Amino acid sequence: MSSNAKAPSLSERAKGNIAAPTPPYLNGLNEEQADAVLTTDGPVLVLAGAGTGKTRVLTTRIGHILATGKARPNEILAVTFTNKATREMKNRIGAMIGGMVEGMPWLGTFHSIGVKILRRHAEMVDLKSNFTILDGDDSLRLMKQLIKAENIDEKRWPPRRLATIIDGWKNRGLTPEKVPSNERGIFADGRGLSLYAAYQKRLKELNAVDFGDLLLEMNKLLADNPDILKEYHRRFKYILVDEYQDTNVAQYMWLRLIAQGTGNICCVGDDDQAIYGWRGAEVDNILRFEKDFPGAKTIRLERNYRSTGHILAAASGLISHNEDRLGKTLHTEDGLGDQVTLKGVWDDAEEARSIGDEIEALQTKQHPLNEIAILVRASFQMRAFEDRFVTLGLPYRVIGGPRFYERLEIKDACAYFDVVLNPANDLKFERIINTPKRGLANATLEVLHHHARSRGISLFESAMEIVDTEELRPKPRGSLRALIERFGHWRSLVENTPHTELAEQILDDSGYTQMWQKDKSPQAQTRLENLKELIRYMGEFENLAGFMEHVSLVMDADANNDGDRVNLMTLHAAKGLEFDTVFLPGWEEGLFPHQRSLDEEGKSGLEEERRLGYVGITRAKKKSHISFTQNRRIHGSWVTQPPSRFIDELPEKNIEVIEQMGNFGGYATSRFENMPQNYERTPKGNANAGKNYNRKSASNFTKTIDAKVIAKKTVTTDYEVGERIFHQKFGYGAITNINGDTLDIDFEKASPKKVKASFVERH
DNA sequence: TTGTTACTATTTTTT
DNA sequence: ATAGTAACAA
Repeated sequence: MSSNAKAPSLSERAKGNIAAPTPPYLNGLNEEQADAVLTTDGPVLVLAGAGTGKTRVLTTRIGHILATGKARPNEILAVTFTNKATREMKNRIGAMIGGMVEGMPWLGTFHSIGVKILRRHAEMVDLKSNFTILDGDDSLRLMKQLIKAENIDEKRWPPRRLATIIDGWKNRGLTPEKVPSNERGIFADGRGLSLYAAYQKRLKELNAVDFGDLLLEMNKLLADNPDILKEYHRRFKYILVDEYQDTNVAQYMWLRLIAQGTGNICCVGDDDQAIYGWRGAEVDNILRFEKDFPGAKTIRLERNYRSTGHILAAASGLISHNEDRLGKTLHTEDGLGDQVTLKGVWDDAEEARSIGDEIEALQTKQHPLNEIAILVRASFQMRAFEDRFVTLGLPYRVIGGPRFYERLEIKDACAYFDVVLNPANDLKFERIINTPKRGLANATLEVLHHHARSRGISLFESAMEIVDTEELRPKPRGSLRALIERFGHWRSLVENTPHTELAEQILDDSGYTQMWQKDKSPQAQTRLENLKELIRYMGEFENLAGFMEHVSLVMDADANNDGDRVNLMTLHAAKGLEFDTVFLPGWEEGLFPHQRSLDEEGKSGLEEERRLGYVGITRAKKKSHISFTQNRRIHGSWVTQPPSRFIDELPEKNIEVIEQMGNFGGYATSRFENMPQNYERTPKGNANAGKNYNRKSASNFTKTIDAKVIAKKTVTTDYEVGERIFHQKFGYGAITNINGDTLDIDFEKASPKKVKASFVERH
């Protein structure tokens, strides 16, 4: 520019060198991305389509703020939606900045950040700072108790439903007083609201919060205490929000409160990927952004770096059928690549077989399995694939399946730890008071409850009192006393015993470990291993309390998942991930779009389903395979359903239809194995037909859901038909049939039964 | 009090 | 088909 006119001075020339070089972290960003990174101040909304480098922008932005010294790591609030996303961010920032990540204490999910803040000011919202966090299970149990106490028929008014209703209210930021009058009549003839109030009261008594409260109480805290709010305004110089389209009203209110400080808030999201409406997410938040944050700058990222042309076009074509969207036009500079394939098959087994074959073919072509994903609408669809992969010996992992900490044994163990740390935790105490069996069942519990309620004390305290009275019969009384004493003992060890050691001792002492050791069921072994894993994982934390904090919110240790494996997950779990090859099975009316979303949400439900399809297709970098079945088993009976309406919404030129022999895909090849099933579809014949079929195709592997166990010890039974065996309970008998580890046995002194192989001995 | 059996309702997605 | 619950027997 002007410096060309006259010769620059030495200092100017040298200065040029300072100003000019772009920081290395900006390299490779396109114009919009760079804009999103560099516009640090004021409200910014980044509309980032699928595969446009959203996470990269977010992390680079943080890196930029840190590198330029605009804020220190602990002055940045970065909120994500899932733990997975948090981890990913930490890793990426770590790679960019190097190590500093631990210094970013305010990078986390809404919930984990909520806990952190609430612990500091617990007393302001009527809690003690060691409050416990209830998971869905706990809160459901609590609601059940309340419903029972009100003498409401559990059958007619299932606790589940109440849980959903209350959760919905909480998601919308509604405390009991704020629930609009037209919704008060809901549940059990208008008692829903009072149950909600009772539930909240009970939570306070228990010094506990549920997930929803983490947001709700948070808002109460900040709204009612301007000085505290100011403190956080000062603290957070920059706010970043990931997956903004998934925020619900409560989260939105919270963000708005906090952002009133500096106003430096940057939200990244994609309205076309809003798939959590059922959970209270409000796409509206993204639409309202410019209104609520005046002077907001909106930046659109529309260049897709992930998928090839056909895939992107197919996805765009599909999503264009939605009416409620901000509208983005994604483009790619990659080639067209391959078309999206479309295939119809006979039933779900055939679908699994077909996809399994295809994956095997890919495998021989050196396609890494890690780069292959199967994305299903509902988790029950996974079973067919798991079955098939086990037979093929194809390694796979389930992402987002039952989480580690949701397993029975883990929850039981944690309940023990919880009660040791906090005897007033009634729900946990109740959970384990009779696990393992100690003769302390309903009757005893009833007495305890009664006493606790009348005296206004916790179950544990009332147990201590009752043990010294005549109220219980000697047997349970002794048993209860022993339990209490043991808890006292453990509690005395908390201070000076290494926590992993203590944990082990608790599990052994209580007889919990023994309970599983005695258990002969095939899962018992895995359970024990999980417990070991739990203790091992615990070692990574400083103390028991620190560990427990993580368990409730953050923990998902997936063991045994390394190596090259096919990924199996729901469409919801797939958001944010990408794979070379993606299979999208089950595109049928009723399943996808899901019937329920149509029934309950009408058009907006349908649009959300369509976005789910969009998310699915755009996960693929190179290949997308859509398939649908003609027949599917739902609620145990066979249903024939038409292909998904979404299929015909796909642009024809981007789709390659896979034709097969016969007039319906896959029929010719699958007929042989499926015929019997079809012929014997009478109500009672059905069960047997299914079994026969299974035996034929699946020879000697079990059909248990816990396929991971099987994968390890492939064949568990080496019994033979006709062999004579002994069973602890039923005595001697002969094997008439074998199905995996389930044996059909004709007992000499009892009626024929199906028995797990682990329960019998050779004779 | 525990264990068994019979029955019923339930099947989306999750922090 | 399955899980979870309620009713019943030992």
